[in-house]
Amino acid sequence: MGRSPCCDKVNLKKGPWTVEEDQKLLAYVEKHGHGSWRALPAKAGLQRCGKSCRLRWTNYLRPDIKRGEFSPQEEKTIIQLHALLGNRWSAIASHLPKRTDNEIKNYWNTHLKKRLAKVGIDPCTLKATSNTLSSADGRPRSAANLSHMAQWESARLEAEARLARESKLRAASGSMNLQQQQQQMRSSSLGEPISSPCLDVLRERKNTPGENVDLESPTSTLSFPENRPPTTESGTGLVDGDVAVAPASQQGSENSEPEGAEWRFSGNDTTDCLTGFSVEAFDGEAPWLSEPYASQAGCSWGQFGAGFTGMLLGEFGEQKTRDHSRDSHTNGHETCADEEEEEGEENRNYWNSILNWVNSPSSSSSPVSYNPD
DNA sequence: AAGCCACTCAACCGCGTCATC
DNA sequence: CGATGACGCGGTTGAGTGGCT
Repeated sequence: MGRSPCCDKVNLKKGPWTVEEDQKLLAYVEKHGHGSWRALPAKAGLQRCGKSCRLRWTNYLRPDIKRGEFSPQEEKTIIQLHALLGNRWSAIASHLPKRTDNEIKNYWNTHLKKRLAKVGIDPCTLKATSNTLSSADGRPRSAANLSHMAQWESARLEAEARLARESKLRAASGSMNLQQQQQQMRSSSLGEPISSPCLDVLRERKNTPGENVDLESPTSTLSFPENRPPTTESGTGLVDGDVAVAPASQQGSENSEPEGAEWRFSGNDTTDCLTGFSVEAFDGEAPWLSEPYASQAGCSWGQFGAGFTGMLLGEFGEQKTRDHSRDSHTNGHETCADEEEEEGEENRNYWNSILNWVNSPSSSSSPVSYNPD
C-alpha cells in the first residue's frame, strides 16, 4: 500500500555515499531540517532518493551518534533487551540513545549471536542448547518466564513513544499548526537537534589528532568523537517523563487479555520501585499513566517508568571486564588450545552470569504477574 | 604475489503503518 | 471510506577488507 517507487527511478544514484554528498546532505539538514525526505534530494542537490538520504542521515551523519566498539554495558543491554523484545531493533536502540538500530542489528548478527551460539546458548530464547551452561542452582533454563516481562516492556515502549509525541504536541500546540507539529514530532523522534552544528561532524573528523582522515574513502566512512554529551541522562536511554504502562492488551495491541484483567507486581526486590505495586482493573484512561500511581509505587515519576528498565539494565550482577574474544590473543606463550579453553571459560562465565540474572527469582519471577479474573 | 575465504557493515529492498486527500 | 503518499522498520545484500594458504 502506498509504496514509494524509490530508487527505481532513473538517474538516481545508489551505493556508497561520497564525501561531497555527505556534505550536501549535512549542510541542507543543518540549514533547513530534513522536512520531507521525499523532497529533500532535489532541494539539496542530491541525485539520491529520499529514502537513501534519510538512511544516510539517521544511520551515519546524525551528530548524536556514538560510533566504535560497544561497551560491555551496551552489550548486556542489547542481550537483555533482545531477550525481551526480539528483533525490535528500533525499540532496543531507544535504550541505547547514541546507537542506531542498524548498528545494533549488525552488531547482534555479526558478534553477539555468534558468541552466544559458540557457548551453547540459543540466541533467540537464551536457552542453553547444550549442557555447556548450567545455572548456579541447577534449575533448568527457560525463557518462558520472560514472557510477561517482554509484554510489559513492549507495551511500555509503545506508550513511551506515544506519550512523548502527545506531550510535544501539547507543548507546541500554542504556536504551531498541525503540519509544523508533526514535523517537529518526526524530528524529535529521531533525536535530531535541528539547529545542531551538523557540519562540525566533518570538521571534527578532519581536526581529530591521530585520526586517519580518509575523506576519499569510497564509503565516505566518517568516525565521530565518542565524547559528545549524551542526549539523554542515563545509560538506560530513558528520559524524564518515562512512564510505566498497561499490558499490551490494554494498549490496543494484538494481545487479547480478558477485559478487567489485573496486572500485579509480585517481585520481592525492594530496590525496584515497581515492587509491591498493584494495578487494578480500570476503565478508560490507563491509570498507570498518571502520576498518583507512581507515588503509590513509592517512587518518583521518573523512577516509576525507569524502574523496570533500570532493573533490567542496572541491577545486573557482575561486570564483565571485556569480551576477550577480540583482544585476548596477546600472549604468545599460550597454546591455542589453552587460549581457546580460557576464552571459552570466560565466555561461559559471562553468559552464565547473564542467564543467571535473566532467570534469577528476584528479577525474572516476573515483576508483573498476570491474574485473569 | 596471488588467490581464496570469512567477516564486517553501509546501504538497499520490501513491507507495514499512519496521515492525508 | 478507499486510494494514495510518505515514513519507519527489519531483513538482506554486496563491496571492502584482512587473514590464511
